[in-house]
Amino acid sequence: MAVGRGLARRLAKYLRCVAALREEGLDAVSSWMLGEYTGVNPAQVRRDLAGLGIGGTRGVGYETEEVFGTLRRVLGLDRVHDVVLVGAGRLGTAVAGSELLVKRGFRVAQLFDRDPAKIGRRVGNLTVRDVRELDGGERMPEIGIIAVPSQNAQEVADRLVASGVVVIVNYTDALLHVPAGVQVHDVDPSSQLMHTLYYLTRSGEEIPA
Amino acid sequence: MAVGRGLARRLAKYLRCVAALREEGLDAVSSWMLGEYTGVNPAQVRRDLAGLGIGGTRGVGYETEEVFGTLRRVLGLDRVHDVVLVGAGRLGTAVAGSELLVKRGFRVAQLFDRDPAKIGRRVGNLTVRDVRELDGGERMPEIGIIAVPSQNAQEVADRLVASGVVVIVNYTDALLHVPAGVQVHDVDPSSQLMHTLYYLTRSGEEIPA
DNA sequence: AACTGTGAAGGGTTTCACAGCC
DNA sequence: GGCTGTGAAACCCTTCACAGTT
Repeated sequence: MAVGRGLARRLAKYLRCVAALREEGLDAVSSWMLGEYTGVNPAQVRRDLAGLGIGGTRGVGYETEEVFGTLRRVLGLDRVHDVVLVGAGRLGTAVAGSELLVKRGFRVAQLFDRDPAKIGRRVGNLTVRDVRELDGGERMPEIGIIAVPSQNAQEVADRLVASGVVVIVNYTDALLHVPAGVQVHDVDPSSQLMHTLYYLTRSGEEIPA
Repeated sequence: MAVGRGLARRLAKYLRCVAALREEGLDAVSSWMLGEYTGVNPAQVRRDLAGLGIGGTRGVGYETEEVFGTLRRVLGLDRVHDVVLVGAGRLGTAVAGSELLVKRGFRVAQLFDRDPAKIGRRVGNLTVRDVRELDGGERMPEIGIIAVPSQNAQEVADRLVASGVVVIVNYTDALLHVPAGVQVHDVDPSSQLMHTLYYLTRSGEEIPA
């Protein structure tokens, strides 16, 4: 099955949606409802679920519990994934202290910074280490988060890649250059807003979902 | 021209790339180079630029200055855009104090929180206001950023929408339900990582760009 | 030699529409 | 009546390939 990229993003949305509905006690969910909340066409929802082997009951919908469980397993969220975080400034500590990552099964296992004043300090239950120790000599998580000033982002990315990271969440506005096989997710607000403006300045037009 | 959504994202990438090359003093840039740095196929780059009316010179490439200027204009970055930020916690203040937004022409014009201990305080050159004043009675920016605890996110989103916001950058993991016409960008790290895991757990497979 | 501009092919995704089932 | 499951069509996007230009 040549898995499209859009699918993975949709699955994540379904999961968030079904997780919320599950907490509300619903034990059946329809493709229409999932579509409504996630902005996906109901037919597409059915296709996606069928593709995962999740079958529904006609006239009723899908079993909430089954959808939830299968999505978690398929997305790999039934295990804990370690994450290495670089940058112990305001943003970095906000991320490190956030419950969001923990809720989804991510654990910040390492915290680095270059500032000697920060190295050795404790943030939560982590000790800030010198970023120069991030050199590939040590077994590291596959996931890295960059929360440093933009001008140091590429250098940090290089170190992360060298130490085995294959997924980078980039909080800076630097355009990172990484080898093929390494994924970068840009999450700085200006990146998000930039391509949104494109539609804002053309207000009135339909926005593709 | 029925504008695809992928295009807007690519344009933002081209701009970041060409901005960097411009600062290095290059006055011509090829589709190959733009593609290399942004991970886009060169043919696609040429298509995109041609679609914007940017013509290149065969054998040479595109004029850096023209590409830069046109992209900025098309993306609406030649004007300053006001932003309303809700949440004055660690994350909120990190965002408010960030240079990233300013660099791209965004200005945090309003800062709200619900915590009485924070209301009235100054963050940078902003005064934290009571989130209850965010009720649509006042002319507000079209762009909002949510940096509050997840459980309050939907309520804040409702207030933002009521006050005229049409683009929301959501730092929480809540799945926001908004009227058609309002765009939500989820930037919490777990959202980004969730669909990435899908590929991580299938490591070795090709990842669609 | 280098690079643009574009017809044409290819692939994947989204949507419609409706038969089948509860 | 409500909803799933799926052929089939439409659509969009992407990529190849190459003629054309400097």
